[in-house]
Amino acid sequence: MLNKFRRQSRLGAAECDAILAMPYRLANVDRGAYLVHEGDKIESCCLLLTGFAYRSKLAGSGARQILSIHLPGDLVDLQNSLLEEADHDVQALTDVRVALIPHQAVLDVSEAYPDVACALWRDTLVDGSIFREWLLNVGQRNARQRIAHLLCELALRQEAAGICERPYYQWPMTQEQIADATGLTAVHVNRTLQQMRADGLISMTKGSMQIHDMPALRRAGDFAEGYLHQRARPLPA
Amino acid sequence: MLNKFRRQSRLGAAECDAILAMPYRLANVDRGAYLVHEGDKIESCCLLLTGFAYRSKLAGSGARQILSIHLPGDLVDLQNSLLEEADHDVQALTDVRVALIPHQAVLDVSEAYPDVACALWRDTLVDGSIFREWLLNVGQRNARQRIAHLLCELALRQEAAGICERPYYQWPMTQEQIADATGLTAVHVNRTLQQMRADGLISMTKGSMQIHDMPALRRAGDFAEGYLHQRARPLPA
DNA sequence: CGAACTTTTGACAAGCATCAACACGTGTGG
DNA sequence: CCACACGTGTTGATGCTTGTCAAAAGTTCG
Repeated sequence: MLNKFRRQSRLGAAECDAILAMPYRLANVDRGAYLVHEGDKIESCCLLLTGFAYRSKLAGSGARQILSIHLPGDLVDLQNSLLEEADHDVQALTDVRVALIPHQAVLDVSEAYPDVACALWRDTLVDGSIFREWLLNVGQRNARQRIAHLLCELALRQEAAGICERPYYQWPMTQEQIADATGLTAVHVNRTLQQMRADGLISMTKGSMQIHDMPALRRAGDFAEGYLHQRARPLPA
Repeated sequence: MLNKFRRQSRLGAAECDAILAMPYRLANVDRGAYLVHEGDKIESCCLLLTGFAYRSKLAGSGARQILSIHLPGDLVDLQNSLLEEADHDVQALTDVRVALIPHQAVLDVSEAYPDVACALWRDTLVDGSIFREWLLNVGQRNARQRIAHLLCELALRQEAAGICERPYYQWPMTQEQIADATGLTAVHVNRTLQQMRADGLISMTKGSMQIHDMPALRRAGDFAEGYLHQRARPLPA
């Protein structure tokens, strides 16, 4: 049920059993609540079961940068299993259900099964690839491109996770959160979105988004999906 | 000689021997030349022995974002050992000397020694942490802060690597490269640097930089070094 | 029904980009 | 050895993209 997402790497039956055998604790977290605070020393990492979450960092000025968005199936703060303390926050974007897995369990399993270690390492590498693309997005593209790019990314990742029906996607972010993710202000995001709607690219209603013209949206967002490193579609278990 | 940098993780003698036993090929690369092209399928990763390198990505418009700077001792494109093809370029910032190590050797050693796998994974995690800070930098800080932050980072990393003598640092980047790293234009970088020099923070000459007032520079750059995850100074072997 | 968010609108300001030109140093070839 | 091209740094004029501030309209929810 909860490890379908790891089809990205080839894992044998023993590895899967070991993963499923890891101890965990279920938790529900309300929208907006923190899963991790910057500076915390954490003992477990969390697997998103339902709902969306995001990672963010604060500048000294108080400005917030959203670093990544996570959807069901994502292992959110793997990075803290080896680093001493969290270097950023993790918050629930919607009401969320998570499985908390002790780091020690993760390390034990990955020590026993090199293929698991490999899979986790790969996950971290893909994570890094997405950061690089975001850096390019925020550093070099204009407002319209940045937003379109974000929309494309979340659409494709929802498709890969099988949690949407084609032209309709879940849209958990407020305009202010889009602003923090793209390095813009909420006001400017609002105006840019209006323009995109006027151009017939998308339409949005509370909590959901419809993409009218995916090829055009990709062009508008200078979007090339390679950086997501999605392999062939998840094998139908 | 070339693995002092891995003191970050605790590795036993056997692990170190295994690392040193990995096959490699030495190469010299001229300033500006590519070590890796986006889209390449690569069979080896490179350890920087001398000189500086950087990773970058191009937007559709042709704009370039510099993603990270690497100095001697850095394992530059570890990420490609598990991913299919490179999602970005790697170029020499100065004339450079590298050791090319086949990916298969890296994978073999990390399979045989879980501690090595762990160390590499950790390296990847720190890499990711630096990307997150850069994203914050480019997304939320103004020109002066961005540049000061970059200066601080490279200064601290040079200190950690022991390749500088305190107020003097190596400075391999042109103003245009600073611009590409910070999401600004070369003209604006020029003006901002002039201001910083006028304020007595730094001075720069061909290839080197002097930091006159480190605390002030840190303040100017909103710099907090935690994200570098540097542990206690490398044990004096 | 009222409080708290979120989206929307307008007027205005500013940071940074753009374009173009020039200065300076370096290496190269005639 | 000089002329020259080339890369890099510098300067000025101008203006667009985006930010700021403020307030109103719409939405959600207890």
